Amino acid sequence: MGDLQSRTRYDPGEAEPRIIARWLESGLFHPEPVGSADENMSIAVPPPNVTGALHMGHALNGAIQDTIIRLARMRGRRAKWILGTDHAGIATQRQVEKRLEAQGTSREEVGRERFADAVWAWRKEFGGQIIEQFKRLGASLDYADERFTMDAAYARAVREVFVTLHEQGLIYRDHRLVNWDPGLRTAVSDLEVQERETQDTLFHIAYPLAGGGEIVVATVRPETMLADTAVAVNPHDERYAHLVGSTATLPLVGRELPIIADEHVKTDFGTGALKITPGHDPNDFEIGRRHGLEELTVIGEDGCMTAQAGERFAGLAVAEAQTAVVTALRAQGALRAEEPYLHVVPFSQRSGARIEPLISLQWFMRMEELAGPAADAVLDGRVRIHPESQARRYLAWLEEIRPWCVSRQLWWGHQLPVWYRGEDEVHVGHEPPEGEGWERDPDVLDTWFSSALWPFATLGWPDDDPRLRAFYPTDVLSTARDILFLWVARMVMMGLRFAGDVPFGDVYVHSVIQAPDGRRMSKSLGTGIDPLDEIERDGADAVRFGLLAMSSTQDVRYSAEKVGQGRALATKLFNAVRFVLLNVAPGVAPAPRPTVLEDRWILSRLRAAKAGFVAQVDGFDFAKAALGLYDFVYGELCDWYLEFTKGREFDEDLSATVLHVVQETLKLAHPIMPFVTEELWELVPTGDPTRPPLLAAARIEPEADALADPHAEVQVTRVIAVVTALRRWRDEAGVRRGAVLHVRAEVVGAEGRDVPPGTGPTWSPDELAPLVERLAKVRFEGEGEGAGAGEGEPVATVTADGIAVDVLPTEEVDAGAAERRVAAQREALGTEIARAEGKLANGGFVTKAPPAVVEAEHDKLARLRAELEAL
RNA sequence: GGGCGCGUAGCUCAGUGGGAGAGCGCUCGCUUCACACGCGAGAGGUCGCAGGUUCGAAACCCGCCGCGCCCA
Repeated sequence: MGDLQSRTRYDPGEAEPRIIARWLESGLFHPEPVGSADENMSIAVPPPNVTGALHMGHALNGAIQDTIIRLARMRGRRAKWILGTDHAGIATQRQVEKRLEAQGTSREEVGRERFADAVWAWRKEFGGQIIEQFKRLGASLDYADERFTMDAAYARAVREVFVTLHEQGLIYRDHRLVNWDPGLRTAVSDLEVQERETQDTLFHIAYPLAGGGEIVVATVRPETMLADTAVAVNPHDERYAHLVGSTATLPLVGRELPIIADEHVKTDFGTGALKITPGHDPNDFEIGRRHGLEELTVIGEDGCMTAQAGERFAGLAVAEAQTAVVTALRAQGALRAEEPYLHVVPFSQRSGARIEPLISLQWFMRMEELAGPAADAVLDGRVRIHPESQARRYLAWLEEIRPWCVSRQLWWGHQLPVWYRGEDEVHVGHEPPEGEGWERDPDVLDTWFSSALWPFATLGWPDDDPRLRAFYPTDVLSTARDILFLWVARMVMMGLRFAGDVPFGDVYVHSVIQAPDGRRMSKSLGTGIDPLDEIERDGADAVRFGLLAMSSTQDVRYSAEKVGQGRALATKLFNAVRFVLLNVAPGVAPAPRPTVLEDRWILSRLRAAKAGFVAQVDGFDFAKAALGLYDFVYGELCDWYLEFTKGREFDEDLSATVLHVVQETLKLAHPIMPFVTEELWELVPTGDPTRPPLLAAARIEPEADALADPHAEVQVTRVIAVVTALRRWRDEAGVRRGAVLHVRAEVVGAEGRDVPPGTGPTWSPDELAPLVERLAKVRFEGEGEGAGAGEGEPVATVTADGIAVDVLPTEEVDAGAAERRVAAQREALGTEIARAEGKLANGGFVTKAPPAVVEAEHDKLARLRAELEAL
């Protein structure tokens, strides 16, 4: 890093690539698969889409996981952070389709096989992008063992699970309602559906009753009435109770519809009567299955009306059919009302098309028997979800679980291991069946099917792989909130069923980073902030620190200031080390060798900072861990301790102590800010020939309990209060910066009260006075110590924390300003005294508050009164 | 409609029963022998509103207002 003398700034852009290279060469991130999962530590990264680029969510989650895994490694555990990418069925297929289109061809034209080749070629060319971006973040993933959900070994695991679940009757083929994307002509998962508010029209339609009269239903989709098979009312709705069991006639079609009672129907929506279309509405589908209704389909996979819609409407697009149906109803006089209606409508995230719920022959997974054990794992604490409130969402989802449509009409993905011959013969297996005339199912599995196997399929399952023994179950899963069910719950199910244990012990659901204005961060809104731009500008350490520091609650706004705080901290660490190295005696090894109060103080504070940091990371409180680190480095180490050392001779004891504090601070900061700390590490001299050359491989141990020193903490806190008060007084009294004031100090606050030894106000000239002298530019005069510049009556008194400091006459003081300052202090003390007196005069307080609190209030009042007296 | 979360300094956020805090911004002063991406000092808040519990409420409870997310 060049000559320390000449540089005052750490340059992340220059240092980071070098440091990444050293880490990767070291092999430190690629642990041997030995030992058991109990003793080892592992995290499976949520696999980013192979098409993806690093966004803020990745960056935050990367910082979180890396902090956890680096700390574990430094605590001596064999730690593996499992790396890989997801084949991302639809997203990847779309990318490659666009590329083909740009080349003037299409998926259909090149055919399935050549299309697959094109995808693999695309992946080879662009698929590594996000992995390289993780490196820039400093993420200590196991880059030597990268997995891809479409690799042959992974595909075998997928087939194994599919075949086994089919044998066990949990995977089956059925006609059910799915989210159909008419644009892409495939079923899509719930995750790929986005609900948007849409302005529609609510039509009220009269259905004639068999016994005369009519029943009016309300719908935004009149065109689906052609597939109605019932009218439903709420069983408690007295208006319609007498009609349940009779029939109504479907206008335009003439079909007789049973009138049924179902709890789902809301009495206050529309007229309280609901047309039931099991073939084209998810709720109606459920009602239909409950009541055994017929399921008719009038809309086809192309988004146009089918022959079953009747000659008048067949072939029309849905929107045209709606107009035609409304016109026909109006002509019949069956239309009772039309009103504007704002509601949420599902759209395909992939194509933008409005989702058409369709009944389709698909492969499904029965979820009920899988959901029970997955819920139990959370209920009995084998899987702990943080923050806890998220566990309720997880459990709620499992309770309402529905069959999972696992087939997709795509070309990119795990093709179903299913073959058909004729109408009736079905073969499910690893290999194609013997004999002639079999055809393989063209569909592929939902990408989440393979993602659900991630924590064990990446480790070599179903083979008896040493990696599986060494690293499964993993320790922590850190992930975004929106895939808690779609992914996390399914991993728990599959882990329990196939790998014999839960896939992870802790699930951490991290914050969502919003745009600075509070909107969602998204490319399409133009609100996205590219973490790589931020890394480019401020360095990876700064971005990591900033993201962690801002991630306190479930939704937080992106704060460039927090990143700036991280950058400042990196620079601060650099300069603190620079200061220490320019001062310490040569050839001294780091070791705690305190000789004076402030040494004992910083060692005590270091010990607390380390313990706090580790506890906060273990408790998934990364914001506190990051800000606590900042507070220690700035507020204790640099602002006070290093300043205290400036008047001292750097003998061997002091040098050893300072080096120890710096060395341990670098370790402490490393999990969050790995680059700058690694850069500085090799500069700190070591007396230990076995010390690892890389900080990333160093051991972090708790500081010895013997270093805890409450006495030193109380005394230095007092020094800080006195120094701050004197600096303020100097400033307001117009004292020149360089002038040395002559002062006298006395303890004023401890009379007549018993306080624990070492905690009450003391004023030891040997211990405290030198510190105040150095930092407040004053000189303490002993009582009666001969003539000098500071003789005579004090011109002012400054009080703080039970200490009164008399300022002796000097030409530097602006007497008027000094007097105003004292008056202000008197007033402030008066206010506080009045408040304390008020409290103690309150009988309720004295009798009901805990004695310790009352006692403390007495102490405070005594001290304040003494300080006021001294003024 | 149901669930969850949020409302504290100009901005972004800590603080969850006993003296209102941080970072950034702002004002003033400093080329102090680590750091001007710095140092020192300062100003700035009826803790969303209204009630209740309590000796004591920013914190706990109820209601209201505003904002966000999820589910239907």
